[in-house]
Amino acid sequence: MRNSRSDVVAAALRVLDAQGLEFCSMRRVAAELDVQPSALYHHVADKQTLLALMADEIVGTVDLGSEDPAGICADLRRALLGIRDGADVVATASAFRLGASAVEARLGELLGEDGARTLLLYVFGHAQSTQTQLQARELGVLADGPSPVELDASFARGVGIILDGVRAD
Amino acid sequence: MRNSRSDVVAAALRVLDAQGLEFCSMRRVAAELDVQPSALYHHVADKQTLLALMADEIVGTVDLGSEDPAGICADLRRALLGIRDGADVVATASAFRLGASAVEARLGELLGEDGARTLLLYVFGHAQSTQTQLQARELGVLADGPSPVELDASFARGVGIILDGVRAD
DNA sequence: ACCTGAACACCGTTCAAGT
DNA sequence: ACCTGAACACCGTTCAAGT
Repeated sequence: MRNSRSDVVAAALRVLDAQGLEFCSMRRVAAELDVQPSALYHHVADKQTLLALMADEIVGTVDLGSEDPAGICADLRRALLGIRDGADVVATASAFRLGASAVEARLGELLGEDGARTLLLYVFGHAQSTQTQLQARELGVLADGPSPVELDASFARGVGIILDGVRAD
Repeated sequence: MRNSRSDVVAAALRVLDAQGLEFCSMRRVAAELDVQPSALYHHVADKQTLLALMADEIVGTVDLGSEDPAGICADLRRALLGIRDGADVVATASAFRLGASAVEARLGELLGEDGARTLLLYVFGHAQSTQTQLQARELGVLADGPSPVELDASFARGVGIILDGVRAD
C-alpha cells in the first residue's frame, strides 16, 4: 500500500496552507506526494470531493461539547482562520451539503434552526472577509483597514447582535 | 471604435447568466464578442478586475432611497439572485473592496457599522447558499431541501433576527 | 485605440497499461 | 490496490505586430 485517501487529504492541506487555494491544484497535490496527477483519482472522485474532505478535516477540530453558542462560534472561527484560505474552503464545500455539518446541528439544538443558520452564515462570511483582508495586508496591497484585534472585536459584536436577536424572538 | 469597456462587461454578464461562473472564462467572453482573448486586456487589467466591474453592475440596481433596512436587504437579495451565480460574483469581489460599497454605507447610516456589516455578510451568505441549492435542484443532484418559498421565508427570518439584535444593543 | 496571432505556463480529467 | 504515461480539452496572460 503506497498512499491512502487520508494521505491525499493531508497533502492537500499542506499545499493549501503553503500556497493558498488558488494554487492548490490536483497537480500540485500530486507533486507533494511525488506521484502523477492521475494517481489522485484512485483515492478521490474529483477535486470537489477532495475539497469537501479538506473542509471536514478543518471543521473537525471544533469542540461541540460547549453549551455556549458564542464559544462554539469563536472556536469555529479559530478553525477556519487556522489554515490559509480555510474559510473559503469550508464555506464553499458546506454550501453544497446544506445543513449536513455537526456544528450546524449543535447550534440548532441550542438556538433553533433559524438562529443557527443565521449565525453560521455570519461566521463564514466574517471569517472569509477577515482572511481576505489579512492576506491583502500581507501582500502590501492594502495599507489601511481594521487591525486583527479590531477584526476579533467586530466578530464578537456581530455574534452578540445575532444572539440578542435570537433571544428577542 | 469597436468594443468599449462596458461592451466587455455586458458580454461577460451574458456569459455568466448563460453558462455560470465556472465557465465564464476570458476566452468565452472574448468569443461572445467575436474577438481574440488577448483583445480583452485592452479594456480590463485582468479577470479579477472584470469580475469587480460585473459585481458593480449587479449591485448597481439596488434602491438606496428606502429608510427600511429589511427592504434594502430584500432588494439586494433580488439583485444577487437575478443573475446566475450573482451572489458568488458579488461576495467574492466585495470581499476585496471591504466597505467600499454604497449599500454598506447606506445600511451603516441606518443601523451603525456593526449592524450593517453583520447584515450584509448574512445577505451574501444566504443568497450564495440559496443559489447553490436551487442550482443543485435544477441539475437533479438534490431532491429534498427547502423550497424557494421556504428559502424566502428563512431569509426574512434571518434578517429579522439581526435587526432585532441591532435594536437590542 | 483596438485588435490579431502566436506563444507560455498552466489546469482537471480520462484511460490504457503496468506492478 | 495503486500507480505511470500520454493524451484531451481547456485555462489566464503577455507581447509583438497589424490597422
